[in-house]
Amino acid sequence: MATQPDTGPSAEIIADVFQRGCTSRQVLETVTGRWGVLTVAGLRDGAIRFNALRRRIDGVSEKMLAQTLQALERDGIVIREARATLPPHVEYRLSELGERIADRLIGLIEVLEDSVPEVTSAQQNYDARD
Amino acid sequence: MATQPDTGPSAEIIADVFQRGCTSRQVLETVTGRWGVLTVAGLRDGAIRFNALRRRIDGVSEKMLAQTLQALERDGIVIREARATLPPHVEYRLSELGERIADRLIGLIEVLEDSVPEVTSAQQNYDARD
DNA sequence: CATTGCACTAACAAAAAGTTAGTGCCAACA
DNA sequence: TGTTGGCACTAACTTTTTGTTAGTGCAATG
Repeated sequence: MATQPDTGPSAEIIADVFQRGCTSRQVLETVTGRWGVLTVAGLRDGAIRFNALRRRIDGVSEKMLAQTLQALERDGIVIREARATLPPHVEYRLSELGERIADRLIGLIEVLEDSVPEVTSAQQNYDARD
Repeated sequence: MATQPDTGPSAEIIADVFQRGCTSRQVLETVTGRWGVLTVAGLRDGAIRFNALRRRIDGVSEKMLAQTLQALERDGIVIREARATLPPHVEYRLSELGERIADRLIGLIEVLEDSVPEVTSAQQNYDARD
């Protein structure tokens, strides 16, 4: 996925997720981190509040959700909007980049959900062999 | 991502990555685990031997690569072919399911690689604000 | 002889995730 | 009145996962 520089006046920046130091590697690690995919996918239907998102994603803790949203916000994938109220009122939504990423993640999720019978069968074969 | 059962004679199995116990959640965790995405993407161009794949993915250890390939093989995403030789000769390639998954991952990777300037800018803004 | 390549695994250390408790305000309920 | 729940986080500590290092036995090379 490395892009080659143009020989023209505006050279493209080379980005390559396979390279450890590349920013695209870091963003990949944020998006595919422990709760990244489900968090981005959970924002797919529009702005949502913190605890609603948490209830949407079975198994995530407040701590891990907060941490994940922070990292996604820092990378420009998620936008956080807070009101000066008590109790707090915070909404999260996807940026334009976040929407592009979410499209790809939904595609992946659909493939995985459709593949459950194949996977279950494969796991049984693998476990029976070892 | 939950699919509703048909009312017809062949009901669909409900799969939902947002549910902790669902097999699709487990596969998602395998594919998007620490080295899962890069491993599947590294297999995209066809069968490859262990150390060639390791050299392809900057930063992965033999241990983590072996562990990742094992998990992917168990889920039916990767096929491992070993010859009875010394030194060992082992090749890995994607299954049909693995190919479908790789297509989606390549799409994600392309979005992320193209987004490096936006991300860099967003990170600087975020860090300057805090 | 030592080194390299092959594809892993065992033992231990470091890093990340998970669990629990806490913050202060308001509203609802017993 | 006191208690509970809701809100959106964070601190302190525990558990799990990842990373580092050493090891396996054979053949080829310098």
